[in-house]
Amino acid sequence: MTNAFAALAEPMRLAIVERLAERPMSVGELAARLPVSRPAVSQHLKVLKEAALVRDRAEGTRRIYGIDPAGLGAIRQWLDRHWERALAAYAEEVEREEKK
Amino acid sequence: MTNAFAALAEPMRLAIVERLAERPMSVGELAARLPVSRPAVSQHLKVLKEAALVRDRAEGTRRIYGIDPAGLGAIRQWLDRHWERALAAYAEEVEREEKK
DNA sequence: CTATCCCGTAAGTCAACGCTAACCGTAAGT
DNA sequence: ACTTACGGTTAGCGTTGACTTACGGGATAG
Repeated sequence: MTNAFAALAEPMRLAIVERLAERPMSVGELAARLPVSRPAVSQHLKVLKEAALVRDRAEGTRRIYGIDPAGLGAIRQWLDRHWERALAAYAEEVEREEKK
Repeated sequence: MTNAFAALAEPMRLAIVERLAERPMSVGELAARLPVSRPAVSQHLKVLKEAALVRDRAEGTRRIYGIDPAGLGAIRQWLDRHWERALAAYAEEVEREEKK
């Protein structure tokens, strides 16, 4: 679970994910649209792939990367699992505060 | 946005958030239930507070920490904003793959 | 007013991370 | 076969971040 958050914690990787959410792209195309070198993008994609946030497909010499629903789905599940409880605990806090 | 992800990227901070999602706690109580020193917990709480993931309330000499809905809400909004587009792009990928 | 909790902060150390530069492998085109 | 294009990998550097120990400050009890 922390892998997914750690992957999105890097601004560059978050930018990559947001680009790929629009449409799949090759590594070179991503590097061209971002202020980093191509190897850097490749390394980031490796991390994102290990976190199941992106998928890659071979197309000739190029590799097309796209979003893998598994990663974002895991985050969504984690959120759903803690959202209700957190809101309930927060409501009690507010109520206790207004009792002052 | 990256602040929230970076905050949850640390396993210890994720554990703290999950504990606080159950019920608000003091710093010492958190440190007692986690395998780290109390100053470490305090530092983590500072990061979580800057990411709007926790709130703190003074109660005598103790400070009670609880979940701040703002942080988790921001993550949820980010997810909702990219989830649909990502799924659409993913569906096109799968369709293209089955055309082989 | 003194003593005791409880917590935040500063200093220092050690590991992890992101970036660039250079190299190697693979797939098309001539 | 040679060249070009595209991408993954490694080594090295610089920086960031997490942890412990030690210290300082505010609130409560006696």
